[in-house]
Amino acid sequence: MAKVTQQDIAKVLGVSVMTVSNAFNRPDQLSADLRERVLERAAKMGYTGPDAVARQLRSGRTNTFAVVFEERLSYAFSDPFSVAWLAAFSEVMERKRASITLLSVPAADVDALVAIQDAAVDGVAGLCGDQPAMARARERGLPTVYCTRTSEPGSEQAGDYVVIDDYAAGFEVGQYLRRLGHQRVFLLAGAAYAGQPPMKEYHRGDLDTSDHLRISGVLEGLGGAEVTIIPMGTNSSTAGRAAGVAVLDRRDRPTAVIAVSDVMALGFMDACRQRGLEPGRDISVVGFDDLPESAAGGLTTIHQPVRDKGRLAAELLLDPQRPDRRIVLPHELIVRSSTHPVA
Amino acid sequence: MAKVTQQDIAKVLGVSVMTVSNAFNRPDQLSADLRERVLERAAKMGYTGPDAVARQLRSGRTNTFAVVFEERLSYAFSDPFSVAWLAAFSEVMERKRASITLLSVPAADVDALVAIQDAAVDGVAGLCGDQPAMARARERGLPTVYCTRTSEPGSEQAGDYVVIDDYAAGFEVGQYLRRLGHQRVFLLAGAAYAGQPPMKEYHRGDLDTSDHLRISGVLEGLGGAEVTIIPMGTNSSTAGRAAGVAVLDRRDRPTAVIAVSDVMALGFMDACRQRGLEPGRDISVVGFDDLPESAAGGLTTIHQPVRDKGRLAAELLLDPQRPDRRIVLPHELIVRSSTHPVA
DNA sequence: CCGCGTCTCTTTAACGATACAGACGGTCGA
DNA sequence: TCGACCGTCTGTATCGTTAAAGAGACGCGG
Repeated sequence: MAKVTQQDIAKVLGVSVMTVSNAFNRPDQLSADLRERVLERAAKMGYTGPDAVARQLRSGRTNTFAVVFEERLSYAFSDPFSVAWLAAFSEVMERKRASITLLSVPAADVDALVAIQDAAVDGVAGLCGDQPAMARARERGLPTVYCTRTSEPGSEQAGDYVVIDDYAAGFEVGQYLRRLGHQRVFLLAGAAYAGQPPMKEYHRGDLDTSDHLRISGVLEGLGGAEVTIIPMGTNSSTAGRAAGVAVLDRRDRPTAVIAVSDVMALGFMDACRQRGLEPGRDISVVGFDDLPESAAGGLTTIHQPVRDKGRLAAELLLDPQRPDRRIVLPHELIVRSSTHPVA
Repeated sequence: MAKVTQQDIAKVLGVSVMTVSNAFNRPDQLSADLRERVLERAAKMGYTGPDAVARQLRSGRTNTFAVVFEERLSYAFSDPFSVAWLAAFSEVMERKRASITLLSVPAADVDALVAIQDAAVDGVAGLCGDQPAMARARERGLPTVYCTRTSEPGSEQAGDYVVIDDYAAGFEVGQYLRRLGHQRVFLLAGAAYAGQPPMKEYHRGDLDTSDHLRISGVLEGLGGAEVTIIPMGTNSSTAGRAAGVAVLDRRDRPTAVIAVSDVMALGFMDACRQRGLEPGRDISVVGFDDLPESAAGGLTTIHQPVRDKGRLAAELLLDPQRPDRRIVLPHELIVRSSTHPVA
């Protein structure tokens, strides 16, 4: 059987198509009696209600928003930071009866950009930075919001954002460790830098801007301390554990280690304990993000308001009139037991 | 500026609209030269590529699939079982360049069913059972796949599914504990039963079918043992911990506790340890699902192939021709250290 | 020189709905 | 009694695209 349309119903009942449409969407536009007849007839004919796509085309709105990820979607569900953001984002969307489309657009995969092209959405958000997918979305005329600082602050930004001041956060971490007397610090750097050796001199390479800002801030805050940067291929607790191997068995073991994210820092702490080293006594460890598990693990870290990021991103998309569309949220250094002064 | 359409470009170039469309979608249908001109002109005029919605309407496919949840979306991201399923599901979708729309349709909220109506998707899947949202989707003519047994096995099922035999799984658990000599067993039951007192006699109430089947199986497998059912309002580790209070301080403390899910069982084990009771020595604990963390925690449980569930659900949606659309996957009792014979 | 296939491009007709501007009869105040 | 207004319903024009079939030109083999 072919699909039943409003037109079919109209023809059978001898009314106009518009009346059928109104029966479904605007009850006040026709008599209760006729409306009743239309609905009844529609049910009898097996009409399944207005077609979502047709309605979207005509009305120009989809009531759906895309969330883009730079990684595979399974990463989005496994990274605690990403999950927390997504939860906050979805709570707002849910309340407004809007739905969410998940889009995976790996930076490496140019073809994946068509996913942005083909997405029937009213806007695009991402926990990521202002990646090509965002730019593509803006070219399509869609509002975008990203949540990780990508360009240098002050430089001209194209889309809306909700970020923190990663440089200042890094600076606070560096300064804090310097005050504790740390002179030899290792820095576990994020997802770029595949397979490179440790560096004594910082060069940015392909690093994400937010990581770059954190690192620059840390270096500045540390002043003249001796810093070695360990490039990790990926941002995960596995990478953090692997870093244990690269760092803990060295003769010139650092007195403090900073990871650009908590997942890495927590993995690194695992590695420490496996070797009988207690973070906060034998070595200091600092992270960024402040995940729920970081509190339990006693990790000193930069708290970042991830739920606010998610919530505000959703609100910006839902309300295009809202002023203040470029938001820098406050962060905070949370000192816990994983750091200690140098003896 | 108003939106630029293929029609506008066609008019300017003096070609037909179809030619413009073909320039974007079917390069072999026009000369390379003309195609070049069209694309160039389009770019110059600020054309953003074919409109996703219009294309969907015309072609009748959206290349998007909905995932429905009975709970708030934030639950979907926080429950490990749900996350694992989603990851597997999304991997398949991603590979086929299809996208995923998340829909929250709480059973309580009747209005939320319109979300199904308004979703522009080619099919609907869910980790949940065959809830009203699924039925609604089928009324719309959409294929559906659910992954938690809802109707009794053998009864007529309307939609496709990928499930396990929850009754048999429960039976194995019961039988196993009986062999270990357990005579007094408490059963932590799932998300229905809000605020009810423990029961000596099992009555099903509003329980999900899969939980019902598990419990029936357990009871059968346990034979004549004394069983008390503790209704938990929700399925979470918090609920499991709360159960500790309800169970561990009683005079007639059971020798074994079965939870209908691992999250609850793990929470309960926490509560045990907080009271100085070691699971597998002082009390036996069994769960269902076999989460990654269950292995680490030493929890005896029923392994259920959650990734296969997700993967197959996606494959069924993507390939409507595939035979065998009602799948019962194997499960397995995994014995770990949380269970022991009665002294 | 004719017929036929090929390459390009055009024409026509949807896809299924809603916005917008009437039309028509009846009521009501002046 | 007249015009304004209201409640109902209709007709038409899109929304932006693509499917399907057709039309003209050109080359090529017979």
